[in-house]
This record gives sequence, C-alpha cells and structure tokens, in this order.
Amino acid sequence: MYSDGMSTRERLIEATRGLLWERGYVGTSPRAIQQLSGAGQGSMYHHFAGKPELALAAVRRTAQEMRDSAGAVLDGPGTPYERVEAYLRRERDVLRGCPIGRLTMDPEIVASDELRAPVDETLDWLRERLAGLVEEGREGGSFAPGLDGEEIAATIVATVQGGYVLARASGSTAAFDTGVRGLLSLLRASAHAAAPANSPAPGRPSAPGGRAASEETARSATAVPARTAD
Amino acid sequence: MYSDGMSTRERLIEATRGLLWERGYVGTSPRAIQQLSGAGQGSMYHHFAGKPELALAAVRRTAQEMRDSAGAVLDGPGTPYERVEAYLRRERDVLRGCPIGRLTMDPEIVASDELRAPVDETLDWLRERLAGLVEEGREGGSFAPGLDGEEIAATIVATVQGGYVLARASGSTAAFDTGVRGLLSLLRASAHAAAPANSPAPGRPSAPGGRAASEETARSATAVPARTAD
DNA sequence: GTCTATATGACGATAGAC
DNA sequence: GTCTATCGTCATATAGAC
Repeated sequence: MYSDGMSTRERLIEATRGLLWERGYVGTSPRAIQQLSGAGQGSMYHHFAGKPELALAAVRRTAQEMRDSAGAVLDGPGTPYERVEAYLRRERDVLRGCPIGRLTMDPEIVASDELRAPVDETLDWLRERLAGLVEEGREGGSFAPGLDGEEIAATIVATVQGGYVLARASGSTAAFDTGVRGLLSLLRASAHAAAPANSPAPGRPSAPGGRAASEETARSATAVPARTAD
Repeated sequence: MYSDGMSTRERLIEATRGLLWERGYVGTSPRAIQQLSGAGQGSMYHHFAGKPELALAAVRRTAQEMRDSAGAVLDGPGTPYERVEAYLRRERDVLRGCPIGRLTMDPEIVASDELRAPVDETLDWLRERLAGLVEEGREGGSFAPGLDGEEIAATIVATVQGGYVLARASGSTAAFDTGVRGLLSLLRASAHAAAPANSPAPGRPSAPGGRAASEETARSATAVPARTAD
C-alpha cells in the first residue's frame, strides 16, 4: 500500500512498476495494482484505458530511471575502463533482477511493439554508451586495440543480464559477482594482449610468457548508491 | 494440438514444456495445457496432482534435454577453446529464449524450491563443465593462465543468457551474436596477453605493441544440429 | 475524481458418469 | 483412463452513484 502525498494516478503507476518488476506483465493483475496502490476499482480505468496503457506508463518511467542512474555511473570519474568497472560493480538488487530486462521474457511485452519499444530503446542506449566508452578507452590503452566497441558493449550488457539469471536460479548473488569478475579479468587481460584481439585463434603454440610491470593497482571507483538495477 | 502415438500423459508433458517455454509458469494455464495436449479437462488431474506437479515433470525433462545437447557440444572434438566456441556458436532458437533460463524470471518458480531446483542444477552443471574446459585449456595455452575457470564459466553462461534478453528486446538475433563475438574476441585476446589476467588494472601507460603470427584461423567446429536452446 | 456494484469469461480444481 | 459437468475464485473491464 503506497503512502499518501501522491496522486492516485501516481500511486497506480508506482504500484504497477513494483508489480511488473516482481511478477512481470502476465503475472500482474489490475486487482493487485488497485490493492497495492490503494485505489478503488474504477479509479484505474478513469486514469488509464486499461492494463496495457498503465503498464506502458510504468515501463517508460522505469526505463527513464534506469538511464538516469546508469548514465550517472558511465559519466562518472575515471578512465573508460574504470567507468565500465564502476558500472559492472555498482549496487544492484541482484535477486530482484533487472526491471527492464526481465520484461523481455514476458510474451505479451514482446508481442506488443509499443510495450517492447522502451525496453529495446533502453538496452540499446546502454549498449551505445558502453560502446563509446570502449572506443574511447582503446585510444588510451585502457582497452585492447583489436576490440570492437559494439561487440564488447553487447558482451557487457549480456553478462549483467545473464548474471541476474544465474543469481535468481541459485538464489544467491554470488553467481552474478563471479560472472562480473570473469568479464573484468578478460577485459584487463586483453588490454595487455600481445596480439590484436580479432584474428588469431588461440592454439597450443601460444606460450604466453613475460610478466609486465603492474603500475597502479587502482581499486577503481566506489559503488554508486543507486538501488535501481539493470 | 499434439499428434497421437503419444500417451495422454506424454502429450500433457510436451504441451506444458512448450507453454512454459513460450509463456512461463504464471502465463501457462491448465486450460491451455489441456487444449494444446488434446486431453479432456479431468485427464490432467488424473495424471498429475495439479499444475505445479505437471510443470515439475516438464521442467525436469527440458533440463535433461538441455544437459544432453549441451554436453554433446562440450564433449565434442577440438581444443578446449574450440569447444567453448562451438558451444557459444551452436544453433539456438534465440528469439524464443532459453527454456530453462527464462524460468528464473518467473516469481512462482523462484518461490518454489522444488521447481527452482532443476533450473539451478542445470545451470550449475553447465558452469562446472565450462569451468573444467577453461582449466583444461589453460594448460595447453588455449586460455590465459591468469583466468579463473569458474569466473570465466559464469561469464560465458551469463553472456548466453543475457544474449537472449538483448535479442528478444530488439526482436532480432543480431544482438545475441554480437555479444558472443565480443566474448570470443576477449577470450582470444586474453590468450595472447603478456601479463596475467588477474592483477594489473589497465591504465594509460600500457601501450600494447607487437603483432603475433596468426597461425591457423581455424573456423572452429560446425554448428551442432540441436534446436534446443540454453 | 473516487467509489461501489456488477458482468463475463478465464483460472485451477473436483465430482462423478462412462 | 477419459470424458463432461460443475464449483468457487480471480482477471479485466464497465456502469453509474456520489
């Protein structure tokens, strides 16, 4: 039950946001929305034409919040690598999953171009931002020169989204963190690669040898307080 | 409507498997199962105590099929890296998503230890198999010595699971493939890394230089015909 | 704008005839 | 084992009083 100080319309949207995050679109009933928002039966239909329209308002707001909070980290201080690391390590409600990404598993969201649009646009925006950071970091040696920005960006976003899957399957946040550490270790290792990342398939006769000087074991940016996940 | 030659019990399980894949647990009704399976109303309750028990049978079978088909690729020919690549590139129903992974977004699956167990065990099995391959590949120079098997395995599985999210959000398989290519480029690059993958944070003064000899641009194993996704 | 009352069909399950 | 009939509840939405 949402507190007062908010209009009925606002409470309906906020209740719907929470239910969509927790139960998805098919698992969210108008009745549950009405009860959680504290609105009477008919009120929902006064402000919105029906469940799809209310869900659209809720999804759009969640998408905007996600862009705002992720943007704050990606625009933060540090080298491109450090900002990618800050994004990967930022505080998340891991076991609740991503309020945007989880909608892609909902048949009725995917079936509706209108409902899918904000989901698609948000994840696309995130990939473009990360791709830009990777491209920028290649110039400074923060990322390997052979890496493709869009490919790495897709890998980063996918690792996060898949990390939620692993965490929820196991009932523990550990798997999410493990996957993120693996990705970070690959990003670090590739920056020190002797060969471009795009062509040579690694076979037996590779024999990685020397040990480069570790210069500043920068412990990267501290986690941003945002509680919203993605 | 499933064809004959199958017992009613079989048709119920198969229908449930399809519906769980497409619509999840909360989006799958006994009525839809009965209609798709061609069974009468009461038949479902003759063979199973209710929706949860039938779903459990369906999920267990899907989990077993996924282990079988993934295992065939992971046990296939080639170096450890090539087998990981074959796994990442194997044929998938990308836009349908992973029939196991998608269940983690279902509140009633996650809330039930019994229903979540086969999901957890399957993804855990997959991670362990991949971790073993990475460890094995480190010996042969197929993977960088500094990489942690369990971490990379979690990254691989997460990239696949997150790739489904990106693909379904955009309505195209392209994003899945892009993420996989990014991960493969990182795995290849790290194998040529001059420094161990675990410690040094990449900063500006890194200057990756030389270009190693590409030896065999092995186009890796051909895709396995399995249509099941994961 | 907000509420109560109500409607139609779907959901999840049971009873019992064949 | 399979089917039809039925049950109580919930999902989604409308009507209309206040």
